[in-house]
Amino acid sequence: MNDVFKALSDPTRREVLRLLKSGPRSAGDLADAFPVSRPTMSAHFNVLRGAGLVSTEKVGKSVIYHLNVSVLEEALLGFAGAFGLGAGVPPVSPSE
Amino acid sequence: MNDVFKALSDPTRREVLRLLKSGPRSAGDLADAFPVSRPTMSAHFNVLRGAGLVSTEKVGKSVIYHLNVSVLEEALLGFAGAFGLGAGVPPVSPSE
DNA sequence: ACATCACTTAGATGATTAGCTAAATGTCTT
DNA sequence: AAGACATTTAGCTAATCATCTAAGTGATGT
Repeated sequence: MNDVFKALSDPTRREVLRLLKSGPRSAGDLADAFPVSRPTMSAHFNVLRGAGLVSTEKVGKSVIYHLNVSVLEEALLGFAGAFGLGAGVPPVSPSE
Repeated sequence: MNDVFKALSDPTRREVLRLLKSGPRSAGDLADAFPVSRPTMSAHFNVLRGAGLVSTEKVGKSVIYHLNVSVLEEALLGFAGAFGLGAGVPPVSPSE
């Protein structure tokens, strides 16, 4: 879960996730949306994959990236839930 | 908002927030809960304050840290909401 | 006034990170 | 087999980061 927050700490990576929200995309397609080199984007993809936030599928010459919403949900809402935020499992009630 | 995610990327800082959830605490009191030096903790506090996640109040010799839940909520649920997670404002419906 | 306590700032160090170019890998097409 | 294409790996650099010790600041108590 630390890996997830580490991955989310970079704006480029958060934006990649947002792009992936609308559906799977190839590495090159994703890379075109950012003003950095492809190798740099590849490194970002590695971080996202390491955190389990995306999965890959090889199709011909391309590598297709898929968003793993469940991992994002578990980390984000899990943490938020500990603060009584969102729809997470309610923590210890304040009066206890 | 980038500052918030940057702040959340460190486990020590996330734990500080969790400790603060039960109520305000002094810097030293918080520092005692971690195996690092006070100056290091002070640096972590600075990051949290810079992100707006905590506020300080000086009481005598002590500095009391307060959690700013609203900032955490806005960043966390705002981002999660963009993915249709949690109780955030629903994004574009999937069928559109 | 002086010592003490609580905390922060200064300054240094080693590790990690995001970025680059160049080269390697793997897949398709001809 | 050769070339083109998509992506990753290798190797480098500059910047940022977490950590430390030592010194500074500011409030309290004697």
